[in-house]
Amino acid sequence: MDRTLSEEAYSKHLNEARKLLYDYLPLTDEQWEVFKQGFKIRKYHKGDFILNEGETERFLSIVLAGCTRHYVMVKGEEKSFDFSFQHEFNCSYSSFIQQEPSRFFIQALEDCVLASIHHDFLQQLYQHYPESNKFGRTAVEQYYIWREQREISLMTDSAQERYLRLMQKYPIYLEQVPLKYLASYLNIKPESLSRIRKKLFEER
Amino acid sequence: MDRTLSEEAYSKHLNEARKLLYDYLPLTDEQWEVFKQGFKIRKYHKGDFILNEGETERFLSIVLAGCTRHYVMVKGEEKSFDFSFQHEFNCSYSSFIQQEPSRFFIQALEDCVLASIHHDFLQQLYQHYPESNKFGRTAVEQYYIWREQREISLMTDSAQERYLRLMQKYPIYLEQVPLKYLASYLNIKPESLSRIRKKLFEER
DNA sequence: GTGGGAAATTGACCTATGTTAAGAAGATAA
DNA sequence: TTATCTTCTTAACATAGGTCAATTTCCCAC
Repeated sequence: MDRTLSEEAYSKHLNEARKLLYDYLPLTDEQWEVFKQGFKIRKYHKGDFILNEGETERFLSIVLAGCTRHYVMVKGEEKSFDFSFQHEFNCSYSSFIQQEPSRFFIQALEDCVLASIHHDFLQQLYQHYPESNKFGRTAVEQYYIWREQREISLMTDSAQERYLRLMQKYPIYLEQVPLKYLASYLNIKPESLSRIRKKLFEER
Repeated sequence: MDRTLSEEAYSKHLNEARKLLYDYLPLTDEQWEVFKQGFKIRKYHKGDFILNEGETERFLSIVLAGCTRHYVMVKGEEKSFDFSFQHEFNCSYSSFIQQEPSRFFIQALEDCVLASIHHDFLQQLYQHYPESNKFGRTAVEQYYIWREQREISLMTDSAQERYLRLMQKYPIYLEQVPLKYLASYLNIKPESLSRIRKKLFEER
């Protein structure tokens, strides 16, 4: 992790984070002065592990630059569970919520800059400023909806449908995620994804 | 819906709800007097629809008695997504959170008694008593964790493993849920569940 | 209790995706 | 630039689970 940021760069990152948070948590300048104490800017290189399985997630982060991959290791195989792209949250939520060891690895798919709030800071915030619970509530709510949609898709769509739907609604996945991870995210093998892509290509 | 409850029975139900909520929201007697205004006791018969697809979920409920099934209708087929058993929450969460039409049907698997808080009441509560956001936050957090586990299971376990794990951890499913719904919940056809059960039976 | 309809089981066959293995295409480092 | 390693593709074959159809078993209403 590179902490050799100039004061100026650091402050710029923080302001960006504030803007991105605004929907969840519109803070006055005064409130922000408190809030920003809890933030930490963290930088990672492509391939770095932001969180390892078994570690407890201490941070709820916003991706200021780059993107990350979340995966579980099951029976010797990596299963991609989620990605966080620029301006999205990045967190091993279950671990963060329960402050228990994470089942997930989180890895930088590209060089990354994260603005991260520490769990304990957030808890203090919840206590001292009860209205900040709204922030935590809304963040989980949004993430919950995302997961529900994905679960329905896993249950009801064929692999090809999942692929098409993802490409159509979120082309960023195809742009930023290597196919082998994408296959895993779609819950199929790379060979199957290749077959699907070939078929779709030939059909048009 | 049967609203012909005696004052006494009604009040008994409400107290039960208060007890069940305690983990999420320990209220003083005084606070409870406010809170309980927002509750409604609702009764359903087996087979009744508690929520229809396309309706907006107005209630976050606690199941005081009975159990419910949540399902989506996709390509003419019912896909069981979740069940709520006694003392658990029952809600079409995404719909409730967003106050948009639900993709889910919720149906009473048995005769049911629900203690339900109205969405608008909860919102007022959030506003007037910011600390009550914690209640909403914790409830979604718990449900989030549940969904995450299930998603991982759908991605990584074979149908047989899903069946075994569910039976072992939550035998209540086998006790209270007809096999055709259970199959759907495990994301397989009833015929496949039969085969799995037969195989397991023969192996022992 | 009994008769009809729904739920569960069984078997034969089918299909989407997994598996294995090989080669082609891309990336990365020296 | 070349050499090497990883990712992606293709093909042949294997398998878990789906489909269809025929019983059997279980409910529940009468």
